[in-house]
Amino acid sequence: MTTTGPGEVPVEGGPARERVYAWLRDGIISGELEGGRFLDEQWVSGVVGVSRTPVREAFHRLEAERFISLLPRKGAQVRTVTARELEEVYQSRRLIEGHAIAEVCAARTGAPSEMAALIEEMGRAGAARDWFAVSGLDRRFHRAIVGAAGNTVLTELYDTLRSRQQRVTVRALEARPERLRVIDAEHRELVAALDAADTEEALRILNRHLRPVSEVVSILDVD
Amino acid sequence: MTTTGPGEVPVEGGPARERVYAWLRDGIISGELEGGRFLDEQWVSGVVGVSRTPVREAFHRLEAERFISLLPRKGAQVRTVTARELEEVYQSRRLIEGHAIAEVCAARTGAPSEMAALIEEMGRAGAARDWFAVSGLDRRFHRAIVGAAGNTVLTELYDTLRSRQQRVTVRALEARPERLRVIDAEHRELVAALDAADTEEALRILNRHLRPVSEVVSILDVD
DNA sequence: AGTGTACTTCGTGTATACACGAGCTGTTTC
DNA sequence: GAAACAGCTCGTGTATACACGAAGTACACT
Repeated sequence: MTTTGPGEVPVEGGPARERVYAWLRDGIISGELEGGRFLDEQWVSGVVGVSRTPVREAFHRLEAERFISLLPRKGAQVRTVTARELEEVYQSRRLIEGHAIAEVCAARTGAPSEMAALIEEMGRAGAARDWFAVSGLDRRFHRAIVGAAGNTVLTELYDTLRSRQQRVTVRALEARPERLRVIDAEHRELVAALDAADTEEALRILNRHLRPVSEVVSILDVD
Repeated sequence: MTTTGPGEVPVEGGPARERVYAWLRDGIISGELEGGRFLDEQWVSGVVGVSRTPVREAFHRLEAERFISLLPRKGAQVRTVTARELEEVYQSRRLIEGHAIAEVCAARTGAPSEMAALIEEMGRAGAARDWFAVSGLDRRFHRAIVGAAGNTVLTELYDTLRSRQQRVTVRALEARPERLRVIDAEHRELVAALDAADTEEALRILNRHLRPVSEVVSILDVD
């Protein structure tokens, strides 16, 4: 093997393009495929054990989800998340999640039961220092809020937003694992405020929760 | 030819997959490829004059943009826009465009100059009864507002939203061409309010402008 | 006549082969 | 010695060939 890539190849059956897609996506999120790196179709097809065709399909899907850039006649490059892009993602999250919170509180349905379970699971994953799992659960937690608003189009939109951010979350947790305690506490506060249908309080908590962008940027010095 | 598809094949040079993508996308937006219809890889490759490979790539891109559904081992089907989805798209638009308007008014930069030009161009396209062009220009007009807020991530998100809606716009214009006068007037009012940095007024106009969802639904009886 | 089964057909899913262009390297020339 | 050009190499872009599975159909059996 010339270069080192993501760990063991998950042989999990299923369509070849799914295997390639999942392998590349997880590799990028976990950081094993670092930003700026060029991905070679032949190399990927050789490592995963499929032909170039499903690799190309995975590339296009990853490009649509902004994980990589496809340069014509040049190849695929893992995108780097810039500080500016991160700031914009957080701003967009505040807009969409804030809207969802207002909707949920207005409907007085309380926080979806799923959220409490996700908090517990996140605690366990955090204890195991499995930051990849933690970031995935955090993503599901926030998606649950947006999903509770009942607008599936907006939920899908929100989801594409998060896939851009997840790898940053993993890095931030690796660098500052102690922040997980704060995140956990804020998640619980948020559920309580949603159950109480207290819009103002829930929005306050959200903005506090999504505030530490500049901190994240300084930790990781992305761009 | 067994079945009828979009009009003449634009031979415009460039990558084969781009040709296929543009041909299919325009066919769907303009309505020549109606919702629910199954698309056959071989048929498309035969009509456009390329092999199946670029057709498959175009299919995947169109699926990511929600123009078609890719059913495993079944093929590609042109998505139908349901009334519920349309309602959700409009709600999402109100959220994002409303945010952008607030930002633009707060920055007091006035409406981007591009918008006035687009209004004029739209008038000309409307006089020519070119509804496809009108819908594209309307899309650019609204994107200009979102773009003026300066959040490129949010702008991209908004754009994927509009591609879902554009074909509905074309149908609505075909059914009620006289509404173009109202749309034109509201666009001018919106620009004026943005130039005056009058947030409240601009939001009022926006909500009026994006209100007639139920009307659109009843005209087209989508689902 | 109705139902079950096997065959055939068709289309996607994957692999492989070919074409083309960009970039690099070695040589040649000023 | 430096720059320009030619040839080569490598990787993407596209085409084609093969594999597999699902659905429809026809025939046989009950």
